[in-house]
Amino acid sequence: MDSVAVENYLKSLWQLGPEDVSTLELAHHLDVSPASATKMVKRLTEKGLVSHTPYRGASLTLTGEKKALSVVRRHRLLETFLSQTLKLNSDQLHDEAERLEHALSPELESAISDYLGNPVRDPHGHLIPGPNGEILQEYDLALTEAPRNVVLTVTQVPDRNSDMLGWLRKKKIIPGTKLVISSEDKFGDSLIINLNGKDKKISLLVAGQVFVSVEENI
Amino acid sequence: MDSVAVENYLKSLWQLGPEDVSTLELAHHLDVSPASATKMVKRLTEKGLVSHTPYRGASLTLTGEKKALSVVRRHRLLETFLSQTLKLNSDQLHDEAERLEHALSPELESAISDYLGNPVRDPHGHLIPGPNGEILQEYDLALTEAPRNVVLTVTQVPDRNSDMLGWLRKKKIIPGTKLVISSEDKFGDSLIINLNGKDKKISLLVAGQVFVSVEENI
DNA sequence: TCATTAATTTAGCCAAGGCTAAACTTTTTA
DNA sequence: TAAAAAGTTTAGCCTTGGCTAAATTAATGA
Repeated sequence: MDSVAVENYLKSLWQLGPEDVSTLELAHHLDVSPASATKMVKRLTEKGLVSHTPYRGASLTLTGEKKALSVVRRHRLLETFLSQTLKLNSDQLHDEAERLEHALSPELESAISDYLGNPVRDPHGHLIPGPNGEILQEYDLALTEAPRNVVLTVTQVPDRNSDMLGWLRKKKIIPGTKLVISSEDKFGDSLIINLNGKDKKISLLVAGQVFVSVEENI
Repeated sequence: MDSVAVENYLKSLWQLGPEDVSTLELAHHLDVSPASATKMVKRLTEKGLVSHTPYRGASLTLTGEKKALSVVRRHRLLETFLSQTLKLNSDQLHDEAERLEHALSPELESAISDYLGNPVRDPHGHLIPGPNGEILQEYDLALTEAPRNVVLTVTQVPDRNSDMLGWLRKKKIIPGTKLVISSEDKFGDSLIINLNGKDKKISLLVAGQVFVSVEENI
């Protein structure tokens, strides 16, 4: 079994990847010193989980990615499970899953998945990797990249920035919401979207964090 | 926050106490070497959680007991929660709770407790300590100590010996079962109990692990 | 009671995963 | 294209929580 620290490094590399992740970025993400990150990256490289080019950055090997996806799976299953049983708010949900994900046995993981009907998306709309690390092809696009004047379905909202989440929730932009991008703001720093017949403005900063799909069913 | 190791030492001392626990017993219970146990006991003593007389044994201070009860509360709430949502068997239940108990935040603990209606007993009939370490006075008696020819309600069965648990379950001796002790076996090594009109024999070894109450409601 | 045995503690080692300070690359900028 | 700045790595230290081997204390039995 991998330690909590190892699992967190792998998860961070996955979240920040798939390109090479710099030591500084990794260290910031995990809230450790760059020296600690270097040391751990070296250890993970020796274990065959990470490939590291000194002074260039690190990325996951196939083995490392599989382990990272297992952590992500556990995290997203837990978020789904906790949101369906207890009624926690999004902020809490993420923090609790962050702690519990490292203490979830394969048996409990699969019991939870069965209980939930083996879901493919968590409450934020994020895809849940399969038990062997299979991840469905992600056809979602950032709102900034999506086609105009087409009905889009919101599939993902950010799960870490709770200010933004609250703002989005107030505007009723949650996974499942149908909307259309009608135009760009003249200054180019925001989009005008139409939602239930009402026009709303959304900054490019936020729009880059909201993912949508053109498919019918999510 | 206390580490997983510290929480486990406190929990073990509580389970093996309240009298002084020998280093050897503690070490066996935690599956570590006696030397490791000595070292940790010294650390806990410095932290004011344990009081230790060298060569005599160790026991929890009031502060230590409070922390131990917090671990026990989390464990029992988790067992209750997991058994009510997912349908796990008793063996699994215990193991999973053992892992997760250390990763449960106060917020999630209280959310789970609320969800369950702030229960007082877990599925084994064990009392769940309150959020501040209050534990209801234990009026339960071991079956070996209980009065004869009186209707008793089973309140607790062992949670760690799954062989015994299986045997008890087959005999329908589970929390909530009503029974009467009708007599002792002539050789004094077992009890004859009457359950639903049927006489059954139960060894003193097992009877000492089954707790009953004379109250009506558990 | 005194020697043997059993339990406990001490001493010293190790790995993981942090840290800071110093050294070394790479990138940027004058 | 050098010098300064920024990023990375190395060196060396610390704490936690294990371990074994050796020393010490307590308990037992002849």
